[in-house]
Amino acid sequence: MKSKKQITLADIAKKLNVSKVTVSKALRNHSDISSEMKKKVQDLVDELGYTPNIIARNLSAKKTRTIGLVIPKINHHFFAEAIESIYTTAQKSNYEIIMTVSQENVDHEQKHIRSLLAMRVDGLLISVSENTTDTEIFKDLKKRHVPLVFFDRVIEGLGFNCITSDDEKGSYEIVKYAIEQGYRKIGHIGGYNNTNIGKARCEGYLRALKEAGIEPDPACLICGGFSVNDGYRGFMNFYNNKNLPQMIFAVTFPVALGIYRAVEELGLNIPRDIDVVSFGDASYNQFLNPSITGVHQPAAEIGKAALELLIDQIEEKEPIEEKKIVMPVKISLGQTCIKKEK
Amino acid sequence: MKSKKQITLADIAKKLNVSKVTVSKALRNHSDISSEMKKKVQDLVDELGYTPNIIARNLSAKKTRTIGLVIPKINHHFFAEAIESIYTTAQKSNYEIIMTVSQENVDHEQKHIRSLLAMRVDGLLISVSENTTDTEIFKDLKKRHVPLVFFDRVIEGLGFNCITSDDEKGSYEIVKYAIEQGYRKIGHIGGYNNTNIGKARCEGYLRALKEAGIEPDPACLICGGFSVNDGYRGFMNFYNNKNLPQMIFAVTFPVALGIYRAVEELGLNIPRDIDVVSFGDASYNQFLNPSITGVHQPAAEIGKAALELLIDQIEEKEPIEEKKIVMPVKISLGQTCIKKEK
DNA sequence: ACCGTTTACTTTATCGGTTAAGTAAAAATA
DNA sequence: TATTTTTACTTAACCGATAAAGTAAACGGT
Repeated sequence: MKSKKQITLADIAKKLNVSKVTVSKALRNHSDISSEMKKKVQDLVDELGYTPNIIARNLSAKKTRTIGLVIPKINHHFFAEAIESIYTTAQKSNYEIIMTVSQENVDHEQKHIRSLLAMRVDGLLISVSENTTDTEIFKDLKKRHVPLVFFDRVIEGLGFNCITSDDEKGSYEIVKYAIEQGYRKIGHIGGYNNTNIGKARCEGYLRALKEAGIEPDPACLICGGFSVNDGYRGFMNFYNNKNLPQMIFAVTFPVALGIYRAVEELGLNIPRDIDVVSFGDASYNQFLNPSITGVHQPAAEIGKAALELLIDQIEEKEPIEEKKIVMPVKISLGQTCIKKEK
Repeated sequence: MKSKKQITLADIAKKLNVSKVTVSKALRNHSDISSEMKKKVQDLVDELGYTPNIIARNLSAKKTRTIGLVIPKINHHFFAEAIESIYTTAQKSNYEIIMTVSQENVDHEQKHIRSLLAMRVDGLLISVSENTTDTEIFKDLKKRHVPLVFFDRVIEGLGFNCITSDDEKGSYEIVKYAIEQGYRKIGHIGGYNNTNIGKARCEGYLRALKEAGIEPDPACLICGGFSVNDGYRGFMNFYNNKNLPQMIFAVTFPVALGIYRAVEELGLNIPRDIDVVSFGDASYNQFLNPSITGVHQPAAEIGKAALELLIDQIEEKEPIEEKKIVMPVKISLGQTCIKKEK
C-alpha cells in the first residue's frame, strides 16, 4: 500500500498564513525569522510530523552529503570490518553511505558506479572487483573531477588517492618467516596479476624465495580469484597434479579457508600433510583448528583512512595531488607454520 | 576539489535546438520522438557523457526505487549473509539499497529511520537493536502507511510483516538434543527478554528442560546482549560465581565465540571442562576447534524473503494484512555436545 | 479540396525545497 | 523630525527532471 501524502513546507506555510520561505528559514534557524514565528513553525511541524524532503533539498543544494561505496563482497572478513569502520566514520562526519556490491562482477561494478553518479553522490569509495582491467570508466571519472578514493584493491596511475595494506612487504615477510621455520617447497595460491593485491603479494612471495636462494617453481604458483572456492580449486589443482608443496601461501584468508575445506574433504591434515599461511586474517582465526599464521591487515583503519581522505577531497576547494597511502601490516602467529624439525 | 558542472537535459536540448522535453522523451524511448532525433540525442549524450540526475527524477516521480535497510551490526555472520542476499535480491528487482547500521544503539536507529524517511525511500527493512523497547516511532510509521518489514529482530503486534527463524522450536530442539546426549545441568547465556529472539530462544530452552523433568535453575540463566563480548562476560560470570554448568546454550553464534574466548583465556577446554551449543552458525564453523553443534539459520533466505515481501507491499495498491513468516531451522552437528558417557 | 488523424515536436506546470532580491513597518540614529 | 538601518517577512527564480496539454505540419481518405 502506498504511503500517505507527505506533508510539505507549503502545507505548513498555508496553515500559518505565511510564505514557505518563512517556514524553510524558520526550520533552519535563520536570523531573518522572529522567535515567535520559529516557535509556531516548530510546533506545527511537530504536530503534523513533517519530515523534510532531502531529495528536494539536495536537488537545490547540488550536494547530497552522501558517499557511494563500491565493494566486491560483503561476507568476507576484511570487507565486513572495513565497511563497519566506514559506516562509523561516516556517521561521525554526518555523511550517508550508499553501499553497492559488485559480487566480483565488472558489469555490476560499472552499473553501480553509474547509478551512484546518477544519484549525485559527493564522492566515491571503491575497491575494485578481481576482474577489473578496463580503466576507461575511471579515466572518465577523473575527467569529470569526481572525488574518488580507492582502497585495498586499487588502480594506480590514474591520479586518484589509493590506500592499501603493505601487500608486498607483508607477503615477503610471511614467506621469509616460513623459510626460517625450515620450509623450502612453498607454493602460492595467488590472485590475478592484474590486481594490485594479487601482483604485490606474488612479488613479495617471489622476493622472499629468491633472497633465500630458492628458485621459484612455476608449478607451485596458481593464480585465480580471492574467494573460498578459489582456494578450494587451487588446492585441488596441486593435489590432482600430485604436486603438493610443503607449505602454501594463500593470497587471502578466504582462500586459506578454501584450502582447509579441500584438505578436510581429502582426509588430509594441516599441518601434518600440508601447511598454510595467509595474507589477511579474521577475528575468529584464533578459534580455527589450526589457527592460521598470517599477515594481519588493519581493515578498520584502512576503511576509516580512505573515507577521511575522500571527505577531505570533497570539502577542499583545491585538487589534491595523487597520494598513495600504504598501511603497515604485521605477522600474527597461529598454529600453522611451526618450526620444521629436520 | 569540486566536480565539474554536470551536464543536464537543458544543455543537450540547447545544443540540438530542441526543447528539453524532447530530449527527455528521446532518452526514455518515447513514441513521440522520431528515430532520427533519438539518434541525434543519444549521440550527443554519449559524446558529452551525460548522466541523468536521479534526484530530479525522483523528486518529480515521488518514488525512488530505493529501500532503507536498518540493521544492528554488519560484522556478524548472520547479518553479513542476510545483507548479501538482500543486495542480490534488490539488484534483480532493480531497487537500490541504502543500508544504515545502528550499532545496537537505539538513538542511532531512530536517527537512521528518520534520515531514510527524509530520503523518501519507498520502504524500510528493519532488524531492531537489542535495546529497542520504545515502539512509538514504529507506530508513527504505521500511521503514515510507510511500507515496512521486520526481519530476525522484530516487533510484533504493530501490524507490520515479520520474518524470523523458528527461534523457540530451534532452541527447544537443540537443548532437547543436549539432554538426550546426557547433559542435565544446562545453562543459557541468553539475550534480553524484551527482544523477540532473546525471549523465544529462552522459552525454547525452558520448555526442553521442563519436558525432560529438569527444574530450570535461575542461576544458570544469564541475560545480556548478542555480541562476542556478551558471551565473554556471561561465561566469566558463571565462572566467577563458581557455578559452571556442564553445558551452555548460547543465544547467538558470536556469544558462543565469546565463551570460546573466555574459556581459552582461563586455560579451560571445550568440551572437557565445559560444553557449548548455540543458536546460529557461520560458514567457517566447520573449521573451529571444536566446531559448534548448533541451530542453523537460513540467513540468506530470510533476507531474500523479507525484501520480496517488502517489494510486494510497495508495489501492491492494497494494504497487506499482518503476516508473520517463520522460517524452519535445523540442527547442524559439530564437535561439541557429543554423547556423555555416564 | 476538405477534414480528421498522426507525427513530432513545444509550452506550461509541477515535484519540494533553496537562494537572491525585494518591501513594508518598526527601530535607531543624526 | 527626517533619514537610515534593522527586522521580519514576501516574491521571484532556480535546481533538473517529468507529465499533461497544446500546436503546426504532413498525411490519408473520400
